[in-house]
Amino acid sequence: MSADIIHLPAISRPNLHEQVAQRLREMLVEGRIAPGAKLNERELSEVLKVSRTPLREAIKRLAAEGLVELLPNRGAIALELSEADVRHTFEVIAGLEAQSGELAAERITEAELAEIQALHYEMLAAFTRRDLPAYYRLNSAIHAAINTAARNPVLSATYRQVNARLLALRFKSNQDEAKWQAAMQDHEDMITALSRRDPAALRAVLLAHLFKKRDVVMAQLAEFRSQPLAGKGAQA
Amino acid sequence: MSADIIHLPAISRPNLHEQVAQRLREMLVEGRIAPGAKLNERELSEVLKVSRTPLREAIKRLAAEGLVELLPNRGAIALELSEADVRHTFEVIAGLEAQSGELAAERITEAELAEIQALHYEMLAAFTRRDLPAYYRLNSAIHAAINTAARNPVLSATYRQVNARLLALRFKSNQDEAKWQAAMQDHEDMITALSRRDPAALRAVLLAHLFKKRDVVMAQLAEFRSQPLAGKGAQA
DNA sequence: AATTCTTTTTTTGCATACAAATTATATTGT
DNA sequence: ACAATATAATTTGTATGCAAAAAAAGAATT
Repeated sequence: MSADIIHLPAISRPNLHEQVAQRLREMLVEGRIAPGAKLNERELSEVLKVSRTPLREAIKRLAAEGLVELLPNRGAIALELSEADVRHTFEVIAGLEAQSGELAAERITEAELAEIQALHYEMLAAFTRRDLPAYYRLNSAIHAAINTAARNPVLSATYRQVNARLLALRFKSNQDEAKWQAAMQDHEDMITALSRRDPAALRAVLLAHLFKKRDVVMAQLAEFRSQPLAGKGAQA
Repeated sequence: MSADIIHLPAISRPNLHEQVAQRLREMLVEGRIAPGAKLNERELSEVLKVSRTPLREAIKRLAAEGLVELLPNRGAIALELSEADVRHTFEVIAGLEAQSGELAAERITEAELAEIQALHYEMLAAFTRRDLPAYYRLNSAIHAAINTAARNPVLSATYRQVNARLLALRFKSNQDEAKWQAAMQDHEDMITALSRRDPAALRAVLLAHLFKKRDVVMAQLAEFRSQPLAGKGAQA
């Protein structure tokens, strides 16, 4: 009678090391642990109220994800991206996103397309109000939706992992009006290419879009780094 | 076994957990731990002669790399790829390799090109002798050389990580004479595109090449899996 | 005999303890 | 005062121990 035993992945009540990894990711992205800062195990274990064992396991995970660097016998430091690193990472991100777009253009359903359209209109609203936080949220949602429409979990996971390294930069770009408008136009072109199911066109739009974004980020980064208002160091 | 020249300031005397991770990777790739098999911590710690602490840290790392899957309160199992997984993974690999090729065509030096040419001739020799191991070694070396010529460490690392998941399949493909010849022709075309510094051409060749390889691997996989000669389970 | 419930055993998860290495501080000599 | 060296303190790395969960084995009921 039991018949089909569906072996659910089981509601993931995450283990401690899993939760710790998640918390550390947040701290890294939010800048609570600054790039280059040391991850002191005793300190962190006190803050997070766990022993060093699960903490260390979490750190090893983050190292594999490229969010921290492991120095033998000297612990871990938060990832610090050089300009070259940022450039290289954007190059990979662009390739992954372009591929996502290609696949999405081939595989997207009408419903998914409609939802992306809707998100796009919301984004237009945010743009009109110059509501930057909403714009970022919707931008992110649209790219995620394209990723989903590509129907390749390996691609999505790879994208997420590489992109995570950039999140700690916390770039607040597109404050330049002209660039922001250009970005909106890019998004318009994306929708067009998607609705036409034109992989090559979407690929081209996404590549161009990402390279513009890269330039904006790197320019901001260079500017920011030239003024040493707040240097290294992190508080816990 | 080509040298990964790591230019670290400190000589990497890897920590125990690092060594353990490397050993586990080998065991997974070599099939000494079969796909789907459980990684028993006590057992492995006895075999590797380390305590469970560094072993567990290594396993967490492999989980982030996608080589093992973590089941809450039930430990880890070796990655088991469904046909869809293999398809998705090849899709990503193809994209990454195509991008590598594009960049390499733009950035390769004369010396690097000459070296790849040399490797290609060696591979022709191996093909003529039908020396499959040598062929694989050289094939791998050529793709690695293209990767290096792309001058993007993030891309290389991403490629390695995703590709590692496929290594455990241990496909012995190209036993089909016609397919093997086609692969050789592809390589010929790669060299041509590279020497012409033609990114689009190299991209196209690599995409086609990878998709052929995917088809071969998936056909072999389907065949292999239809005969349950040796099922699950692993010995340590 | 099969199924459910108990009990036992095994295994994972986490915390603590100790050793080795690194970093900081103090001391000595010039 | 400064450099070099020795000593102490901190921090990382590994092993061990204990608790909780899961798996296995056994007993009881239908």
